[in-house]
Amino acid sequence: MTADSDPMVSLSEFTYRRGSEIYGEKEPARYVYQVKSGTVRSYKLLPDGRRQISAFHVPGDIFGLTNGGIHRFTTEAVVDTTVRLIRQESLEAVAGSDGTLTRSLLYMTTMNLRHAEDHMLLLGRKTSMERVAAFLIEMDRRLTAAGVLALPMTRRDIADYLGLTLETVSRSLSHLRELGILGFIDNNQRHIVLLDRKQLAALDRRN
Amino acid sequence: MTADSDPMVSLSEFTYRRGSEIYGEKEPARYVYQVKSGTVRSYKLLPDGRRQISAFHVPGDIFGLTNGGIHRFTTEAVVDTTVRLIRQESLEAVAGSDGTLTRSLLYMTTMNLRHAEDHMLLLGRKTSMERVAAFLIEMDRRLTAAGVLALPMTRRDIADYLGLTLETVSRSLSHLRELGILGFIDNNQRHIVLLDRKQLAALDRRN
DNA sequence: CGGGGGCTTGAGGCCACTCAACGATAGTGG
DNA sequence: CCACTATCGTTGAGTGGCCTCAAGCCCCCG
Repeated sequence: MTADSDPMVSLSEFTYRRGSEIYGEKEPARYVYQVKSGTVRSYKLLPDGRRQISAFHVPGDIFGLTNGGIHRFTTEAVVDTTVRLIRQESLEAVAGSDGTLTRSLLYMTTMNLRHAEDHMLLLGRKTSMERVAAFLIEMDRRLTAAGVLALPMTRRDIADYLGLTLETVSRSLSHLRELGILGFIDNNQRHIVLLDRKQLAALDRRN
Repeated sequence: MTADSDPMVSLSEFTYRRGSEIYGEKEPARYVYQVKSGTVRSYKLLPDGRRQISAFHVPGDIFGLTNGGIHRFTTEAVVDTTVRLIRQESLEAVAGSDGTLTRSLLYMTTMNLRHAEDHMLLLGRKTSMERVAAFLIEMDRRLTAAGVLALPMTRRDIADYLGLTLETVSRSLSHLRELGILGFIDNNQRHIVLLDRKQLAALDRRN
């Protein structure tokens, strides 16, 4: 499911600095994006500032698809991030003549929906330990290199993804370290070694 | 399991009794359904029985779309419910030759995704009062007739939809009644009058 | 009429939150 | 190169919102 397989669509690149906004909620959706390097967070805000991050997008991921013109999330670069982008219109033009593209849009939307469905279960019914364990397993699957899980996001980002506070996330990670299930690398608290994936999976009660 | 009728025609009807299962999670998806009358709940379970209801389907709603063959939820009739059903295969056959159908599948999937995204914000970040207010507003929009909100589901169903306990839902409703924002009809605690939709909307902090 | 499911309400407990202090690190400007 | 500051993370103490456990009522239904 790569966006660059079609020579008819024009691709360009753009780099966003850490913390900068890529697009805002309710903005018209001009582009569809694919992360080339870096990480993106996608979130909604309540009027008083409470934030729910719905997803992190890592290299290879496509985001910004709306099928209807208006973005439903704000997205920001978690770290310096380079994206490929394509005009939404040119996608629609191709979709009009080619059912294959529409079907791959359907496939991608379905994948997003599956993730959201699983995340609803996590947010509605899991304990803090189960949430953090599920998060580590997800990130391990999606971005581990060389046996080390190098998290690009802060504890606050993790908390807002998991529906917790940053303190609770920190305490859960400390507890997992005390249990010997994970370890930190050097003094960088975002570099994590998963010492016992079996036990970690057992702490999450599903998948 | 009463679903083992074998309709020879691609479009037929079936009635499920209150509480009976329509299909189970991880079952192959044979049919797509549309609610003709009644209400359906769609949920996931954790191994220890914790339940997260992702959606209620009311008359007119289509459910059971998977775009991949395996159901991701269990669905049950909340009350006696009649559904129309169509073989998934016949959909796929038509989708192969007609891009219009694929696009309407994409549209429906996108609607489901939007609902899930909004629900993640509710589950991750809203208070119990905000959740219950949001629930009443949603149900008012989707199934109110004659000024009375006739809820088909139990307090436990509502709780499992909102990520709360049934006691918390009950207390929240009682509190809303004390505030004069809603009232019960007769002695039926599932028939609710929304006396002040403005105040109700204000208690939910979004939409 | 008895049984069971559904709803409400109260009392108490606990898990996650709030508030706070502190250390470590990275970025900035003199 | 060194303060200086801001950001990030951890940890502790105490609180509180929601959960747990329990009792009781009502209604439906067999």
